[in-house]
Amino acid sequence: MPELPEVETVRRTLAPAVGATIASAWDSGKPLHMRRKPPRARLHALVGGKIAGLRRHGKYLLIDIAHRGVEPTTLIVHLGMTGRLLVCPHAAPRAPHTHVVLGLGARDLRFVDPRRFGQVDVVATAAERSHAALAQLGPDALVDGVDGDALFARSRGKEATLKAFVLDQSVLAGVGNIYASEALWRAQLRPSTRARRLTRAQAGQLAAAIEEVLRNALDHNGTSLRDFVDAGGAEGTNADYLWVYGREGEPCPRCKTRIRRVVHQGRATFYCPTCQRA
DNA sequence: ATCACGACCTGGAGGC
DNA sequence: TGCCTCCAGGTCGTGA
Repeated sequence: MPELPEVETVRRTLAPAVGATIASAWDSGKPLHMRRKPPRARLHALVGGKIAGLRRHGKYLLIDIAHRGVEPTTLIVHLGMTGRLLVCPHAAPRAPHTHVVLGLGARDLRFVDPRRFGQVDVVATAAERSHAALAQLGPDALVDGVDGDALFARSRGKEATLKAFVLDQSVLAGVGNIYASEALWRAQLRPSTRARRLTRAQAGQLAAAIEEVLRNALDHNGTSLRDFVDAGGAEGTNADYLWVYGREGEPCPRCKTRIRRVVHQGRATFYCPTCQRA
């Protein structure tokens, strides 16, 4: 579910929680991503701390915790496919698949994730760059922008398809399966084309397309196909504005050819066979 | 080293 | 109604 625009939407809607003091910590004990359980001891060590800021890198949300007399700490959250980060009343019943709850007085910050592909970890802020999840991430597509020349350089010699290239978080952090199809359609590039075939000019078009697609999605508070909601539980409206994703058989918005669906590396890819020629 | 694939999970949708 | 299969916004370890 959550790609960069969705995670950024969560970050923005979480803003009212900044300044709140963590009064309690709870976790389900159930394993999440890579069968790793939430770090119970480190979550409990957050109690007494204050939410000092909210950052994001790619699809990772970084919640900074300030704690008097303790080095600054960061709660790292990845929503996986079905994860939600919700602010709700402390008294609200706990939804099924709730895995982490930080009590903030009258409210709770809750991590809910049915498929348990999400991640929750706690690290010293000073050491976050060496955290396994963050160490390999490329520049953030929104904060750092997308540099066509950098994309061109990274694509040299690559046999991987453009679809895989755009999804590679070490090249660029934030693009997922929906926006990969959308950006390649926008740039009129075929998903199955080898990355090494990209020209410098095409790399520039791809960079611009990625930025446009992500910004548009963010303007609509993200794409809610099934699970995605913001921190207040509201869905995004970007699903109404998708050009090709999920639109197999529908006319291409540019040339009216029927949109095709193929599977690359086990993931659905949507494209127009007529106007995505390169 | 690079690349494609399967595994990790649950739930919803659709066919029978 | 129930059961079955297929599908899903991500990431990682494996083996070719």
